Amino acid sequence: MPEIIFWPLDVAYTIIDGVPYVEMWAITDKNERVIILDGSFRPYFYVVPREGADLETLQIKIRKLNGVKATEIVEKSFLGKKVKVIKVTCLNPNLVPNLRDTVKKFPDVDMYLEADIRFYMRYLIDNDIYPCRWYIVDATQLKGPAWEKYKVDGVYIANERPREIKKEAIPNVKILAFDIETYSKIGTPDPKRDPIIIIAVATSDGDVKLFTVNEDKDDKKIIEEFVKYIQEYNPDIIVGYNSNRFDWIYLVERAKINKVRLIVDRKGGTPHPSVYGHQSISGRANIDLLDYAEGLYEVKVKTLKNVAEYLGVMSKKERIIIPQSEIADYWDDNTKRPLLLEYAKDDVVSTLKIAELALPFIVELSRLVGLTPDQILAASVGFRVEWYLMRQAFKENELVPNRIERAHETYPGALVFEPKKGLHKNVVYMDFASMYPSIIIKYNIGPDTYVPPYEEIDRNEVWICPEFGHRFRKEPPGLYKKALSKLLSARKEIREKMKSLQEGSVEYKLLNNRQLAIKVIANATYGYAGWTGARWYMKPVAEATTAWGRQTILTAKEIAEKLGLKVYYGDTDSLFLEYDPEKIKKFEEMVESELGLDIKADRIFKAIFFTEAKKRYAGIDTNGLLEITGFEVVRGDWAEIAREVQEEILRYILENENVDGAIKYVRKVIKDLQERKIPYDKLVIWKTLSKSLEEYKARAPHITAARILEEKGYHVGPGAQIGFVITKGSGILAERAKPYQFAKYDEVDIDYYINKQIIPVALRILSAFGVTESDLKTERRQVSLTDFF
DNA sequence: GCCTTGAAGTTACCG
DNA sequence: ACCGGTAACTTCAAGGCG
Repeated sequence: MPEIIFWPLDVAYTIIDGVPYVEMWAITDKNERVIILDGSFRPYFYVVPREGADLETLQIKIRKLNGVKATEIVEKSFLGKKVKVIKVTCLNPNLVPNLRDTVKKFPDVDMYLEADIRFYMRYLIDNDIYPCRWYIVDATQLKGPAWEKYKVDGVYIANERPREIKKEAIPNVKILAFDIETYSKIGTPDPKRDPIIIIAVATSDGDVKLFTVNEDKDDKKIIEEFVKYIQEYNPDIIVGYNSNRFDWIYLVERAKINKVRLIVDRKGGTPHPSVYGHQSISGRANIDLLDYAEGLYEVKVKTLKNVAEYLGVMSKKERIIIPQSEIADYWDDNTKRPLLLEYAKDDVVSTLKIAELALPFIVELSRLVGLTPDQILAASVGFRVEWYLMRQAFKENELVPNRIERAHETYPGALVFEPKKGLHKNVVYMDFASMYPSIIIKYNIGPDTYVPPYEEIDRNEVWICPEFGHRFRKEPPGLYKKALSKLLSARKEIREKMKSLQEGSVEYKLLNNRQLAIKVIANATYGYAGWTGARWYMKPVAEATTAWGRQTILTAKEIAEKLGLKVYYGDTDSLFLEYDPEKIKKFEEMVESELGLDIKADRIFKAIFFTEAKKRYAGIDTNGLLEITGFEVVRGDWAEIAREVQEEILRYILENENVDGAIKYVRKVIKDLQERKIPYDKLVIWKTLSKSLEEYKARAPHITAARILEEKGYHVGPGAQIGFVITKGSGILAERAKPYQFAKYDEVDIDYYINKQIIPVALRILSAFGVTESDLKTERRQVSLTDFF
């Protein structure tokens, strides 16, 4: 019988003759696309009996229910306690919700568990199968017309459960990027009104194609062409930018209007909404790269152009930029239409390039967490951590708690020390390696190791946290400890191995993405533990973690002081110390011996600047690299010109201590502003809406701008980034804000930009050197500051 | 009626 | 739909002063 070596890409299930079959869409080592069906698995859930209930009787009673295939009394552990529960196996997945509700009403039943885990995920977890890893299975090919409708090279039925094999390389995936342009004269395009005029596609095999409508703007034809193209190219991965919230929704709607069947999957179906708010396309991975961009916090305004520019796949200079509102005009104008086509092509090509760049990371995250590549980016960080934990729990025979709704609870967090303001020389930045994960591991913190106050226990058997006195069993290791130990040691091992590899080699990059994926999950675990929506949430767990964190950084600070090291600043797990190599070495040793945690020198600053404000500093390191943290420079909600000015000032100060130069520079910018020599784009202020417009109580500039957009027919909801400028006039700012698309440079209130953008960011830095507002605004200097230092 | 002050509302950052 | 700590802005109402 043939053995198939495969790499699962998408997983679902299907019912054949009343039997549920898990459907693994995969790529084989022979570069074939296959479906592996496994009908040997059934859904199940657990029933926790009430205290004193007779398990045998209860089991028999449950077994008699319609739809129950089998019951079994099993020993599991639940939040650290051994429990006997009844495993209820059902005939098929859609019977589970009713059965669990029925059983819940039995007087002897306390609760059910794990009844909300999707059938195909259940299969993956129980068989330790991860998407994007390699497996081998003995399977038989299914022949006949029924299987030929699938867009694959073969459909197989597994004769056994797949086994993982050691194989690393990502198979040769076929990627298709697409992007649509619509003909909309006003506001947000409306699929009921506005046809699609261009569908652009680009593939990883190098094909770029534009499907365009004729003069009648009848998009039926191009949608059909697009569908045909997808079917013929048969991609494994389809990518778009904002495609889950826009392109797919639009296409589905236009297809419906035009009575076109949008068959783009491998099964004869259309895109359909799925668990994490994304669109699912059976047999393929549909990935929205906007979800990837959400993780690129350096990119403030998440347009495709900005992301492409940031990732270096296509610079803004080499591409045509057309405002969304002008697309229809470009289409109508015969001389401009070629530019629009060029624009559409640039968009789809950059989308493809971003996908190629992001894919190795997406694959690593998917194979670590166990969600499919289309789900992994769409799922929020909390759910990614949770799926990782659920996999670990299964391996440890731990039951997964139900998701319950809890009101938000607060608890104290990290310590931030008062910075020593001014410019300092020779400062070392030190931080604890993975502080919260290390603390959780060290003190075995977790909901399953927690000992409640009423429980008596020998104090030698528990770790007791500072401030609150929460107690955690030293043994056995809890779920968090086990999961985090595994993550940290795996990451350490990978980073060790990377040292022996050529930077830039295929293997190096693969391992780098792997360690990054691990880092993301490990770093989010503490946050997960304090999230009231988490299955494994428990307030004392979060409280204890930060309490030990505070103790840790405070102790480290005291050790530094005892050694006579100046402490300039510190936040959560870091300290900025005077750089005295010998004392620093001693400091590292003492911290290690007193706390059992690693603190190490990360970077040495030739000069570093603090104001009185916490969480804000700027320094220049021994490599001449500028580091700017917290200041307006790194904030997306200041005009670009203000950010640029502040960065330049910091350069003057940190590189040459040139206060006079900085002052002259600011005056020059103010003059340029007054002469309107500064590009309009640099005056735009961006803010993100956090809720729908009706929910706002306050008046504020960005809200006004958003309301104007809404009036003009744009849909602006939570998450929308609003770009606005402040115009001249007499009222409050909120009355003078206008969306940047609808304001003229002439109307812009230059005084606002000088007084409320440039001056404040400049003084934030320069006032530490005695510079005043009038120094920046007038040509006269009251006192020379050259000798300030 | 004008000016100051502080609270409330809001956003985006740090680690 | 991951945490708390923090800076900073705009608006607005209350309080002080005359």
